Order: sequence, then structure tokens, then C-alpha cells
Amino acid sequence: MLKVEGYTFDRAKREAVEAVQAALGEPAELTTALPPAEVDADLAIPCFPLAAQRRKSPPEIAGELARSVRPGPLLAGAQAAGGYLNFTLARPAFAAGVMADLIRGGDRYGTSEVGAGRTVVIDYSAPNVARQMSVGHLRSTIIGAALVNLHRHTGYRPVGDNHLGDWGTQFGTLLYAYAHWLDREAYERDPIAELLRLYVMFDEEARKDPALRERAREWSLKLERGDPEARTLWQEFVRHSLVEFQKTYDLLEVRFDHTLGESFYEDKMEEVISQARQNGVATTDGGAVIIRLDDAGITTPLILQRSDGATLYATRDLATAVYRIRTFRPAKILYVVGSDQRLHFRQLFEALKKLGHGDVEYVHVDFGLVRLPEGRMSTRRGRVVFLQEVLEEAIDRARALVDEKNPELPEAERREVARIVGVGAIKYADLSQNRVKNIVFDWDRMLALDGDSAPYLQYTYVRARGIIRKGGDVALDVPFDGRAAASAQEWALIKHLARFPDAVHEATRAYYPHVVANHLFQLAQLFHAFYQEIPVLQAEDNGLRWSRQQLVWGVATVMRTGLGLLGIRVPERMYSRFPVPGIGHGAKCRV
RNA sequence: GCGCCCGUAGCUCAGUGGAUAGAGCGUUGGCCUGCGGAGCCAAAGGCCGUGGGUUCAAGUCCCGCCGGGCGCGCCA
Repeated sequence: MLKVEGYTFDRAKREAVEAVQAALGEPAELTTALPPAEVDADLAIPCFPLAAQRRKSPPEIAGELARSVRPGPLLAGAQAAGGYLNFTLARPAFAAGVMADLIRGGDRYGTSEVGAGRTVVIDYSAPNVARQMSVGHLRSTIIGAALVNLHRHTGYRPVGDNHLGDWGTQFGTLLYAYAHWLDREAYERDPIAELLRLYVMFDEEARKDPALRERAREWSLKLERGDPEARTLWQEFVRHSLVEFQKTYDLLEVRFDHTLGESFYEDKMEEVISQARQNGVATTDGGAVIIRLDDAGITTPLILQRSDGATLYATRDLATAVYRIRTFRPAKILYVVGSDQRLHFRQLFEALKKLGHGDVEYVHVDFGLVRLPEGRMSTRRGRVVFLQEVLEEAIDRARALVDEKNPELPEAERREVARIVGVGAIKYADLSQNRVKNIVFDWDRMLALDGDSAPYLQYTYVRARGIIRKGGDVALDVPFDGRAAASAQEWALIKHLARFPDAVHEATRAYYPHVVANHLFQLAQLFHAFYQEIPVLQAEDNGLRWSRQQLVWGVATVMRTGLGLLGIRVPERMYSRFPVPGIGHGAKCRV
């Protein structure tokens, strides 16, 4: 059972289970469930598993339990409904408990100690040098960044590493193309664009003349052996790329603890290869050094060294893992990489076990591919959408909407809001759905600014903050008034806020950021429904008003914290408190 | 051919083995003298790909089939 100990919701669940166990007079394996909306109860215990041994029907057992249980302080009572024993929570006590959790926690609400300070290395983003990032790289970058935040929130020590693709045969093709076909003027104007042109051109030419591939291999070998000309050019490519990548990372506000590319492991591979050979894990096969994995059910061996002596992607990944284990002493290593590399990681993890590194937990946090309506993206064929271009389009669209709806905001703030909203929309579009599914790229879907989207959640925050600002300071030290948990809207909101720690925990446990995204979307819906019906600043009396203000403050806090975990920022305003009459299509007649 | 992943409303997606499967978009109809409508309320829309099995209980677990995606020794 999912459990985040100490928080009020977990305490209530435990009270229910313990009350039933006490009534039964013995410990029993019990699960809790949430009753459907139309049932008037807050927590349910299915009695079906108890029926078999006791030779009674589930409704009978539920009925007996309903009469005999003695509910704890967070529970108001129990009723039988079919085979379920339903509990009603003691609203004032439960609400006060949740608000106390929230006020005590603030931006740390939902944190837990499940990670127990253990280190988890998270490998994410990892774009290839000498090419622009495509929308395909968005997923790894954003999911990885969210996982870093989630792990920090649940008590781990996350170490983020950007494993740049800055080594390998691809540079052979690039060096060959550079030497023969470079347009120096274009290169000086926009080095990455020119390198991309060369990359595409090489592919076309090599199709006509396959011997070019051999020449490229020679160049990559030269690079690997330290040829000065190859080295100098390669370093230049990497430098240009890093400048380009940084622009995108700045826009996304994604940071890394380390950016150790594949080339960093250049001098660390020999040790891995020779050790694997010495202890018999690796064998030679047709001049190549391989690790057979048949005993692990993998018929394709991992190739450590090519027959011409060159190293491969897998070699570097092996050396990388060994380095990370020595340097960071992690309990886990997460690889946020597309599902097309599943086999590679299965091989890698098995090889690591064979090499004596089986005490670390390795996880391939895989995700589905981003495809275009016409098929798979291919940089070589020019069939690709660049990430930078998507981000800029998102900000432009958000800006148009801000200008339309909120023309009264100062120019600088409109620019800032457009950025927060546009970039947030892109991130949310990705993080709000299960990562394992493929995505067909669609501008309008990706840049949606209404419905289940980041702006909707950000707007929720802005509305909540609007109330708080207008009401002056929230009195967080006054006890929560149980009457502010009386309406259906308030009660639903409180129960939902109570479950946020579970959402954070589950998202981290399963490496599923969308669990948090979904939780926040529901929070937004519940808040808007509340907002529509329940007066806060115009509440009948001060006690009610203060407690509703606390509730609104709680919504704002969870929204900001939760979106923060997803790497999405919130603006303080999306509108001015003092609209300028007669400007904008959306102003209508409210003057 | 073999292996892995996916299949839920017209479209895009949620759905820890528990009660009558939920959202967003789109469609239709309502709600502005209140904390701003980037909002709210409601309607229509489902053989959860399909056939078996396990279970008190299956959209969820297992097997077969169909459809789609990805991968399968010197690319990354």
C-alpha cells in the first residue's frame, strides 16, 4: 500500500485499518480504497478478502464491523455498504490536521524521508554535439529535470548528469565532410547550421559512394588516436554546440550538476575492457571483444571493442557507470533515454552485474518517441522539428494571448508572463501524459493554452494569489475553523490537498511525473469550482474568512510546489487588478 | 522470423486488482452588479482491439490472435 507516513491522510488510513483489526481481534491484510463520488463516505475498506475464511458474506462482515469498530480521532463513523466498510472522516479534525501539515511544510509540503539520503544519479538530456536539439530531446531533458526535483523532494540526493553525445564515429563523418565540403562563410555565420548541412550532405554522398563510409571511419579512428588536426576541429564543434545548447537550457531553465560527455571517458575505457577480459566476462570473437549475455536471456552480445580496435557507445556507457559508482556512490542510476534503446540498457545492466556492480539499482526510465504525422523524425532527411523553434513559437503564441487578454499589464511583465506560460505549456504537454507512450508531434496540441494545460494551472495559482493579496496577510497561526470544511467544494479541496504527498511519492517511485501533473490538474478543477461558489473575503464572519484564506493559501502553495517539481514556474499575475477600460477584445463591458 | 512496448468516448489522454470507467479538446445548451470569464454548470458521446484463463472481484494480472510502434554483433 502506498504510504507517506506522518501526513494526516496516511494517519487516517491507518486509523481505519487499525480500527478494523481491533474489531476483528486479529491482524489482517487490509487495503484501503477511495469510495466513488456518489457514495457519501471518505475512505473504504473492502471486506471481500475477509469473507472466505470466516464463512460469511462480505456484506455480513461489513455490517458487523460497522457496528463494532471504534473509530479513531480522525474518523467520524463507519457504515456498511454492500461488501464495503465505509468510513466518514471527522471533518474538523481532519481539515485542521491537513492545514497544519501544509502550514508547517510550506514549500516543503509533500517531502518525505523515503530516499533516506541515498544518492541517485540521473542521466538525462544527452543531446548529440554538432546538431540542434530536436523536439525529441525535450522529453529526456524535461522528464529528467522533473525526476531530479522529485527525488530531492522525497529525501534522495540527486546528481544530474548531462551525458553529451560528443564522441564516436559520427565525428568521423563530420570531419571528412568538413575537410571536403565546408562553406567557411556559412560556418562562421552559424556553425551548427553548417555542420548540420555537412552531416546531411555526407549521408547523401555516401549513398552514392559507399567508400566514403570507410574514409569517415578512418577519420574517427584518427580522432580517437589523438590526431592534432582532428582534435582541434572536434573541440571547436563541441564548443559551438555547448553555446547553442545553453540557449535552450536557459529558456527551459534546466540545469545539471555535471556535464560529462562521452569523451570524458576516453581514458577510462581501457581499464574496463582489460578487466572484463581478465576475469573472463569478455571474450574475443572475430577480432572484436564482446560480452555474451545468453545466460541472461539476451542473445545479442554487448560489443566492447570493434575488430579495428575502436570503442563503442556501449563501452563508454560501461566506463561511465563504473566512474559514477566510484565517484558518487549511488544507490541507483537512472537513464532517462528513449524506449528505442531498451535492448542497449538491458545489455548494459547485465554486463554491469557480471562485472561485479550488481549492488547498484539500474533503471532505464524509457519514454516513447516523438514522431511526425508523416513518420519518424530524421535529421538526415531534414524531417525534423527543432526544439528551439518550438519554444519560440510557444512563447509567441502565449504573448499573443497575453496581449489580447491582459493589455493593461506593463510590457516587461507581459514578456515575462508569455515566457513562463509558453515554456510551461510545452513542458506540461509532455509531463502530463504517461511517458511510455509515443507522441505524434502536433503544434496545436503541444502548444495548447486552454483545457488541461499549464496556463490553466498557472491561472489557478494566480487567482488564489489574487485573493490572498487582496485580503492582506493570511493569518496562518489561527486554528482552522471546521466550518470551512463544511461545503462539498471546501471538503473536496481539503481531501485533495491531503493526498498531494502520496502523489509526489508515487510519481517518484514509478518515475512517473504525470502523476503529479494529474493531481495538480484535479486540484485546479476543484479550486475553480470552489472559487465559483464559495465567498472567501466576503465570508459571513472573520473566523470563516480566515480559514478559507488559509485554504486558498494552501492551494496556491501546493500548486506552486507541484508545478515547481515539474520544472514549471508560476507568474504572480496574469492580469492587472485595475483594468484599463475599453482596451482588448476580452474586456467586455466590465468597466 | 524472434523479442519488447502500446491499443479506453469523434480526437488526445487519466484510470494503486475493488462500487454505476473519468478528464481535456470538439459539438450542443446555460452562467458576467461579487475574489477578473485564460473561468464555472449541464447534455450528448464507451462491447475498455479481440478470444480464452486466474480471482470473491479484471480496463488493470496470465496466454493466444489482430492492429500500430520500436529493436535484433562491431551506429549512437
